[in-house]
Amino acid sequence: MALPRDYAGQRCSVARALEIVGERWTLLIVRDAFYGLRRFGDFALHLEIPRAVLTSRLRALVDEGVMERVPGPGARDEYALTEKGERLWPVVRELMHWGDDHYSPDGPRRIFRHRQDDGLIGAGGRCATCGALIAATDTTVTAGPGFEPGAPATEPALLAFQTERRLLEPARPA
Amino acid sequence: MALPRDYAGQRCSVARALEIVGERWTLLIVRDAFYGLRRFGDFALHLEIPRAVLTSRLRALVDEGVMERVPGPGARDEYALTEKGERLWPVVRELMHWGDDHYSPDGPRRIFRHRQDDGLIGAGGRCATCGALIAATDTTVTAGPGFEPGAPATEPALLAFQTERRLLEPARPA
DNA sequence: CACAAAGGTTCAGTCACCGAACCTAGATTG
DNA sequence: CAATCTAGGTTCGGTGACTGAACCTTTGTG
Repeated sequence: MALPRDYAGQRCSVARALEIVGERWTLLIVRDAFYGLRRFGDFALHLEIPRAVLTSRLRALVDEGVMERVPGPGARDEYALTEKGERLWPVVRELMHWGDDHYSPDGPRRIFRHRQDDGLIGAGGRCATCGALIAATDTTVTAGPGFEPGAPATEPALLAFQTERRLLEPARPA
Repeated sequence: MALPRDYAGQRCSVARALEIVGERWTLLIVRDAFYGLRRFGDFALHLEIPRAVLTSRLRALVDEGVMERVPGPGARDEYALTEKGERLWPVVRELMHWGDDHYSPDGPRRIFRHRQDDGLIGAGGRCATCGALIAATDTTVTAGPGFEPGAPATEPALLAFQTERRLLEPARPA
């Protein structure tokens, strides 16, 4: 039980997983990372999360091996998902799917496709065209019918949420 | 934004979903419901959650239509997942899968099978035998190699976590 | 050099969580 | 019928986490 807010006594992998990604904000940080955000300031800007909390969450994610701190294109470090972190994609996907089903009356806000054959990715994460399970790296996002663009992004990194793109591709080009 | 702890400004179905099931304990309550727990006292006993918090979480889940309060076999009411709640199964399954992969060195603690043909249910929730996406109702749980039984359950309802069973089947027989 | 930007840290106020004790209505027992 | 028990909560004081704003430090820029 490594984390401060643990679920002592729960002998279950759901509880164990939630000790890592179940704290407030954490899974949204991971989601943003799938969309290509990598810098402290970009997470803070997009999530409107208190900076101290962001510091704490990033540290915990790095400690747990979900993200790693890597040198960025400039002199600044960036935070990137590790492979362990990328494997959280199914969790994020299913959560989004459930949210779309129940809280997005006009249909999904985002649609995912298999990068190789452009096939739709449906429930269970399989490509409707080739039938394979598609990892985050091979997934592209595009706007769905329920997408609400809001104000056009003023900050370059936040464009990642309004344009078609490949998951995990850095939002800030090098 | 219905809930107290919302993610204001997040125009995203992941955030919306997390407003409902992202609070501490909530997803563990839902998991227990998949295992067949239905009564206030059983949740309190198994989760060791403060009763006031349990009251608050159950109320929120009922308000959001994830669970409903139904008359039980005795005179007492019970809490049962609605269809909307049952659709959270993929989220719970993928979270468990991730937890098993990264925090259960001896292999998965639980194994899921398709009730109709006994086929293994793997990543993405599909039956390895028939290839169909399997809903919670048609899923049975059994102990996996990483299962740690702990002390034998003293309370009848908690046996649900130690015996092979069908998901959603009430832990307390009528 | 002055300045700005990025990435944090600090701090006081508020809010949620915690665990223990208490309360109440209905069933059970004597 | 009174006494007891049980289940399902509510209440309460103490503690810890989150919040938002301000501040600090290091690194690039004109």
